[in-house]
Formats: sequence, C-alpha cells, structure tokens
Amino acid sequence: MADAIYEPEPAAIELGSVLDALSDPMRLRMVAELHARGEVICRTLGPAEMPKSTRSHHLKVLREAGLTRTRVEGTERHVRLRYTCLENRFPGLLESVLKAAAS
Amino acid sequence: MADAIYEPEPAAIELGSVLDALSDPMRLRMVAELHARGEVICRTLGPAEMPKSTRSHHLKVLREAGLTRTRVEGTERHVRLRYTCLENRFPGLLESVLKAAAS
DNA sequence: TCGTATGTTCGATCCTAATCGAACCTTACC
DNA sequence: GGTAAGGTTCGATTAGGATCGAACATACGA
Repeated sequence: MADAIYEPEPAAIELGSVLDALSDPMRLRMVAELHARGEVICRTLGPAEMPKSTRSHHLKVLREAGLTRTRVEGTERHVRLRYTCLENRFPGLLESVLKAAAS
Repeated sequence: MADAIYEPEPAAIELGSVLDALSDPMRLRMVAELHARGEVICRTLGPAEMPKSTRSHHLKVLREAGLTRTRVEGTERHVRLRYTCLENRFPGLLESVLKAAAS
C-alpha cells in the first residue's frame, strides 16, 4: 500500500516538530483522542466526516514528528501514541499537554 | 505610544494559543532567551538584526497568548516570561518546553 | 520646540500549510 | 481475475501567517 513508514528514532525527535504538530487544533484533538482510546484504527480517529485524505495528512505529520506509531494490520493502519518514548525524550511535555487538553 | 496592552488573565490563557505561539522557531527561541535572561528590554530580545516590526509582531503574539508580560518604562518596553502564571494554568508545560529547548 | 530613540501599526508580498477530490496502490475475499 | 475496502499520494485551491519597509505615535533630552 505504501512505501516504508518513516518514524523518527527517539533521539531524532525534535521539539520544534512536536510543537508544530501539536499546534494544529485538529491534530491536538486527535492526540487527545489517542491518549483516551489507546491503539486505534486509523479510519476511526477524529471526526467521522473528515475526508480520508485529510486524516491521512494529519496522521503523517504526527507520525513524522514522532508522536505516533503506525502498525500495519491487513489493509488497516493501527495508530497509537508514542507516550513513553516522548516522555523519555521530553519529560513532562506530552503529559502536561494532555492534562491541559483534558481540562 | 500605544493603546491598552492586552494580556489575558491566567484563567483566560488557552492551550491552543500557547502551543501556536511556541510552534514558531523564532518565538520559541525568544521564550528560551527570556527564561535565561529574565526581564529584558524589548529591543535586545532575539537577533540584533531582526527588524523591529518583526520583533514587535512576535512579542504581540507571545503577549496575547499569555506567555509574556510587558511593562512600559519610558520609551522602552520591558518584557518577561509569565512563568509562574503559566505553570499554574498548565502545570509542567512551560517547564518541560524550556528544558527541552535547552538540551 | 526640534530632533532622536523606541515601539506599534499598516500594507504588501511571499510562503507554507490545511483542505479535499480524484487517482492510485495494496490487501482481502469471492 | 474481479471487486470492494482502507490508505496514500497528487494536484489545485485557499487561508493564514511570517516578514519587512514605511508611516505613525510617544517619550525623552538638547
């Protein structure tokens, strides 16, 4: 379906890319949803009426920023937050953002 | 020199605005510099060769997002981080960002 | 009062990113 | 193989923001 799925190694995750990814309201919402729901099938993430090309775009930004990991399962993509990885790289960052987004 | 300086009250600070303000590389750098230097004169913040209209723009975004406070001193503006205020509103957020930016 | 220094605002330009339909690719299933 | 479903990529459009010069406003000092 696609070429190699690029995901940065923990050490390669950049603060600027993470902040940039989180600065979009829709992506922030998707990240919060991933945190609440755990691993999720791509198609079920975000507003149901969102066009799949738009969803694919946002997930690509999140993945390339190092925020999510994607697992191929048949024709589906299973997506989850790289929570522990992010916490190791930037301690407290994702935790505080998620707590702030929940309130 | 200017009209009323708008700065949001602590409770009115929004996560989206903060993330958006921090997602710009130049503003992130300015925030890190403010953290390192404490209160500074507007004109001395950021690259010396930055046009003052650009500097003024970035400081406006930071101020309206709730990240900085501006104090008028004669013809100058003294700027500082609203660190404690931000920590109260979004615990751990600014701290983790600054720590990440420093590394 | 006249100039000078500090910032702000305005307006124009330019660039990036968000959005989304259409075409395409891969897998599953018959 | 044929078809359908899940996602990706491409291309075009559009909106928003970064940048910066120029004009303006304010405060201070000669």
